[in-house]
Amino acid sequence: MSYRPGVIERKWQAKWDADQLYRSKIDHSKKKFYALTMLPYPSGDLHIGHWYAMTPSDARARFMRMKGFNVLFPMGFDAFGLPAENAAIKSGIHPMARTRDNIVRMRGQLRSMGAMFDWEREMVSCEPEYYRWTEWFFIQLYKHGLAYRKKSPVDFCPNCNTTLAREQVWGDDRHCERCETPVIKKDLEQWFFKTTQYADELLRFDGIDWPQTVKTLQTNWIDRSEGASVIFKTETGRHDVEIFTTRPDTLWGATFMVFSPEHPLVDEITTPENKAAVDEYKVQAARQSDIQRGAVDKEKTGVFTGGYAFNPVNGARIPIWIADYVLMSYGTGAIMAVPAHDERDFAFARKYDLPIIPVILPEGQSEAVVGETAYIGPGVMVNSGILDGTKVNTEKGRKNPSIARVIDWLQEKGFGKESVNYRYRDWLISRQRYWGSPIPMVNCAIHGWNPVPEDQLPVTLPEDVEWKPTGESPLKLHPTWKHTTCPICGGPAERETDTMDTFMCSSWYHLRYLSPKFDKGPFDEEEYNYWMPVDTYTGGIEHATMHLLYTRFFHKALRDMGITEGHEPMTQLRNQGMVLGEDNEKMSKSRGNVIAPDVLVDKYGADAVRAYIMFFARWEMGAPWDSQGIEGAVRWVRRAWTLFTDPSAPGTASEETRRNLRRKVHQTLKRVTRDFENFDFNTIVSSLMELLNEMYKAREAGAVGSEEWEEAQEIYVKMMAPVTPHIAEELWTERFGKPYSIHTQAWPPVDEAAARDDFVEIPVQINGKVRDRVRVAAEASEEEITSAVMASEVIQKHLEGKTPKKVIVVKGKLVSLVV
RNA sequence: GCCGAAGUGGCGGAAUAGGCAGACGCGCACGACUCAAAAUCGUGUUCCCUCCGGGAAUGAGGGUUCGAUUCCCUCCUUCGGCACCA
Repeated sequence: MSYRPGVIERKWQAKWDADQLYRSKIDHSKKKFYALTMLPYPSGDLHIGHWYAMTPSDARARFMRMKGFNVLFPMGFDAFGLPAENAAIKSGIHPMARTRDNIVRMRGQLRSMGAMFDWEREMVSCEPEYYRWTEWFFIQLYKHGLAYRKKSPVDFCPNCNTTLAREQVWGDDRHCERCETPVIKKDLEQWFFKTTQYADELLRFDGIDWPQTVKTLQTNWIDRSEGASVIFKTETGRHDVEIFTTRPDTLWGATFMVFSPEHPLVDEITTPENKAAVDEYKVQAARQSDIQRGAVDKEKTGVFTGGYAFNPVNGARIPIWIADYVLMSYGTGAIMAVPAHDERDFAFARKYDLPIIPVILPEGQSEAVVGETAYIGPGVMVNSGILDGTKVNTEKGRKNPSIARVIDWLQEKGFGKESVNYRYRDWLISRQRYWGSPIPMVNCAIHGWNPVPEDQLPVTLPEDVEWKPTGESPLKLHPTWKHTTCPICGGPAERETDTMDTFMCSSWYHLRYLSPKFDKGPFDEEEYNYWMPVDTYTGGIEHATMHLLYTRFFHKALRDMGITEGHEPMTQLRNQGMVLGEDNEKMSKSRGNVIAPDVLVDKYGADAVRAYIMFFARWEMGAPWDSQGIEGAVRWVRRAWTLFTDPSAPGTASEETRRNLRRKVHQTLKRVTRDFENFDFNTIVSSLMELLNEMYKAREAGAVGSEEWEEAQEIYVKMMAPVTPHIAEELWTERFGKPYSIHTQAWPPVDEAAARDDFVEIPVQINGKVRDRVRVAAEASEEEITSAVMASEVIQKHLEGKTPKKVIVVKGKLVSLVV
C-alpha cells in the first residue's frame, strides 16, 4: 500500500481536533510544562521561517508530553501593526477585516503543520477582549508611576509616520527596524515606560537558562558604567552644574568643561560677547543629524561660552565650552574635560589650545609629561592633592584604588557622590498610528492627563474612519472619537489619539494564553499558578533587545504590583537561526527566492517537510534552503512507511542479529532522548535514518517476527511521533493496531544493558598514527587490551622489534604506543 | 575601536568528557531492475602519491599533550551587536 501523506494527514488532523487531543487543562497530578514559541504577525501567509521556528518547538513539546509532562503549547496572533494599516490606505479594506481574514487563512496553514497547538487558548491581540487588558496594564503602570509623558527629541520614521523606541532604530545609518528608512529627530510629547528603573535588575540573569549571546546583547544595550557625579560651581551662572565621570580620580587634571549645545544652562553661562557665536553653533548642531554628529572620525568642533566654572577639588577657574561631541542624551549633558587622560578631550584641547595637565605618572617613568596622545594606562597619581601617590590600574569603578579613594573623599567633602550611569533609556511607547491598542488616557484643560476609569475599558478603536495617505492617524482626524469627558470633573476633555507600540501587546501575551476568555482580569490566577513561568521559550534572536527585554521589564513591573510572581517570565530561552534562500540570501519577494511551505506540503506532505526542517541545519544556526536536499527527508519517511507496512514473512534471524538490532534500537533511543533535551534536532533525524538503515539490514537477516523486531518497530514509531506525528499515528493505530493515540503514549525507557556494546574495536596508535584496530570485549581490562595489541602482527611489524616507551590504554576507546 | 558568534569534503552538516575526522543526508559516478525512463535497490565518493601500501588535511601559524575539530596564544575571513557614552 503506497504512502499517501495528504490523506493520512487530513484524516488525523481532523480526528485529533474532534477528540481535543491537544487540549491542555490543569492537572495537579502531573508536572506542568509551558512551551512557548513566538507568535506570528498575521501577514496572511505562513512563511517557511515560521515552520522553521515552530516545527522543532512543536516536536520538543510533543516529546515533553510523551515524557509525562502536562504540556501547554499555545498559539496566537500579534495582530496589531503597520502592514494592515498601510494596506488599508492603499486598498481601503479595514485593517480589522483584513486581519481577521488573514488569521483564518493562517490558522489553516498552521493546522496543516500538524502541531499540537491548543487552539482553545488562542489569543488575538487586536480583538477588544485582548486589548482591553493591554489598556488595563497601561493604567496599572501609570498608577504605579511607571508610565509618564515627556517632551523630548525622539526618533521618527518618516515612512511609517510614527515615532519609534530606541530599540527599533538600527544600524549605522539609524534606520527604522521595520522599513529600513533612516529616522529623523522630532521634538514631541510622548508616553514612556520607566524601563530604566529596572536597569540593574535587567542586567541580572540569575536562575534563567538563556543563551549567552542574548544576555550579552541585553547587557551591552543597557551598558551600565560606574563612576561619580560631581558638582561644579559656575562663575557666571546662578546654577551649579552636575557632571558624570567614570574617572573621578583625574579631577585634578580637569582643565575645562564641555556642555552639549542643547544643555539648558548654556544660555545662562554664555557672556554677551560670546552669544552670537554660541547661538550660531547651536543652530548648526541642531541642523546636523545624529549620524553626522555621531561620526567617530569627525573632527571635533566647539565654541567658548565666555563662562567659567570652578574645579571643586582645587578651586581652579576653568573655561566652559560647548561642543557637539557631548551628547545631551547621555549622563547630564555636560562633562569635565581631562585632556591628559581622555583622547577626545585631548584632541579638543590641542585644537583650541587649552591647557593639559597630566595627573597619572605611567609606571616606569620618572616624570609626567604631555605626550602625543592622552595616557589611558595604569600608574601613580600625581599633581592631585590628596590622591598623590595612589596607584591607578585599568579597572573600572571601585576596583580601581584611585577611584575608590577619590569617591570616598568627594562624598566626605560633599563635592560629589558615587554614581552609576546607563545608556539604556525609557521605552517610548506612543505611536501616531491607528492600528494599535488605544492609550486609555484623557486630557482635561483643568485636570490634565487622567486614565479612563477601568470599568469603562476597553477604549475601542472607531471603525468608521477614513484612510488617507496624509501621515496623520485616522484617530486624530476622526470627527467625534477623541471628544470625551474628564474622569475627574465630567467636563469636556480629549482622548489620547496615539496608540501603543505593538511590543506592548506582546509583552504579556504569554499570560493571556492562560485564560483567553477570562473577563475578570487579564488572566485567571488559578491558571497562572499552575502554568507559569514559561519553561521553554523559542524564537528569533532579533528580539534580544526589543521584545525579550520589554517582556522581562513588564514581568518585573507587574511583580512589584503584586500581579505576577517570580523574577522572570521565561525560565529557558532558545533561539533558532534563519532559513535563507537557495541563493544564500535572505528570503524576500523582491529577490524571488521565497520557499512556500504550502507548496511543499502539497508535494511531499507535512511530515516530510517537518523532518527536513529539523534535519537540514543546526537549529540555532540556520542554513540556506535546498530543494533537492528535502528529497532525503522524503525518502526517509517513505522508507519508514515501506518497512512498517510491508508484510514481510517472519524469518529466522540469528541470536546475534537480534541482539545487535536491540542494541542499536536502545543506543538510538538514548541519543534521540538526549538530543531532544538539548535541542539538537538535526541529529535526531539522522539517528533515526541510521537506525532505519540498520532495520532494513536486520529484515534481510530475517529479524521480522522476532520479539526484538516487534520492540524495534514500536520504539521506532514512538521516536518518530514528535517529528512526523501523522505517519506515526497511522502506523501505530492502523498498522500495528495499538491503542489510539501514539501521542499520549509514554516515551520508552532506555534499556542501558541492551544499549551496551559487548565488543569494541579499539584503534591502536603508534606515535599518534592509527596503525591497527583490535577487537576486544567492551569490559576488557587494561592488561587484556595490551596483550591483544601486542598479539597484533601489524603492530609488531610497525614496532620493528622495539619496546614501547609508554603505553596509554583508554578503556573502550583507544591504545596509544610511544616508541 | 570594543563585545559576541562562526570558519570541517562539491553542498547541508556529524564527532556527548582531549581519544578512529567526515556519521546522516544532498549531489555525483557506476551497477541492478526496465524495451526505455522515472521511481526503487545496491556499490563507491576528503585530497595527493610510486594506489595489496603510504602521506596530508577541520581558516593560517605557533603552543600544551602519548594524542587537539575540541584547550591556550597570535593572526585572517565572514556575520551580528555597540560605538565621540564622558
